[in-house]
Amino acid sequence: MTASAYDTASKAYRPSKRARLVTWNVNSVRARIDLVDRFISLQDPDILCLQEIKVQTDQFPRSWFEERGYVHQAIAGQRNHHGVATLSRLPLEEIESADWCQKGDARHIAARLPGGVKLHNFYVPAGGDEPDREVNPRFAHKLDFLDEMIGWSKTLDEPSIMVGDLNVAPLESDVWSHRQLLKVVSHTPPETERMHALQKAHDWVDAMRHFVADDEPLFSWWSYRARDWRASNRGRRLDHIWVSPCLKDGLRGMSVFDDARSWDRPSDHAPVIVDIDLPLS
DNA sequence: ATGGTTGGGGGCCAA
Repeated sequence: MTASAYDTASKAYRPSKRARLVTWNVNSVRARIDLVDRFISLQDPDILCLQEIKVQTDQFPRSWFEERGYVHQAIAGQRNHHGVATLSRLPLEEIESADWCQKGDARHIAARLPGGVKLHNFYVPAGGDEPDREVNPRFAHKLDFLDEMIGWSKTLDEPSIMVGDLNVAPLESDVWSHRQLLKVVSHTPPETERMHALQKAHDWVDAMRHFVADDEPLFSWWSYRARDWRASNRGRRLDHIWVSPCLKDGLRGMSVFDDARSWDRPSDHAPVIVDIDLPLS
């Protein structure tokens, strides 16, 4: 499907392609394959960025996705934990996976889309429980990872999209209670300050907040531990889609598909959907 | 203040 997007800089209509882009921490792609199937049927994404696939690269269900039209695949998996995968109907080129913090973790996969936009899919470390880098190496790793992302963002010189489970809820309205979560990993000042610095490092546009005001609660994750996640609604916005400033005018819509959180044996994360007109030239 | 749930993998850990 092609569309036209008005480019405010050049005052011209430029050819573009409308794409539905999704980021979803599935918490094991094999355990959740029926939910992925249902989600694909209902929402028809063009590009599906998964995190926590929890499978080695060579055991990823490639043919399952190929049968559903996602013939272009960029996968970085590892045994047990982590792992990211980008499944696409659009061609993926220049696939690369960087080794962040030299840990050898599968937490990043990048690919170039038609038209030249680079798509980065991240799974940022969760950071453990104790928000003190001196006593908790997991938290130190998370802060170091975010610092590395800030430095990397400053060097970006191409139209880019960054999606994934960033494991930080940056704004007060990204958590159910700002006051009660200030000392809870995912919303502590060292994390939210880094998210702000990360945003500034490339002038990233938060595609979710482009459609929802900053003071309006917006969540993508609800703990498994709540008796009734929807009734208590103690959510956090840990999943994000950020785009380069030059792509901002292409943003067409956004939703958090929280229906999937209430399905049988769900992930604790809901898919985040963004519709965007990608430049074709 | 505490505990609540889940998946992977192989006997608890990370989330």
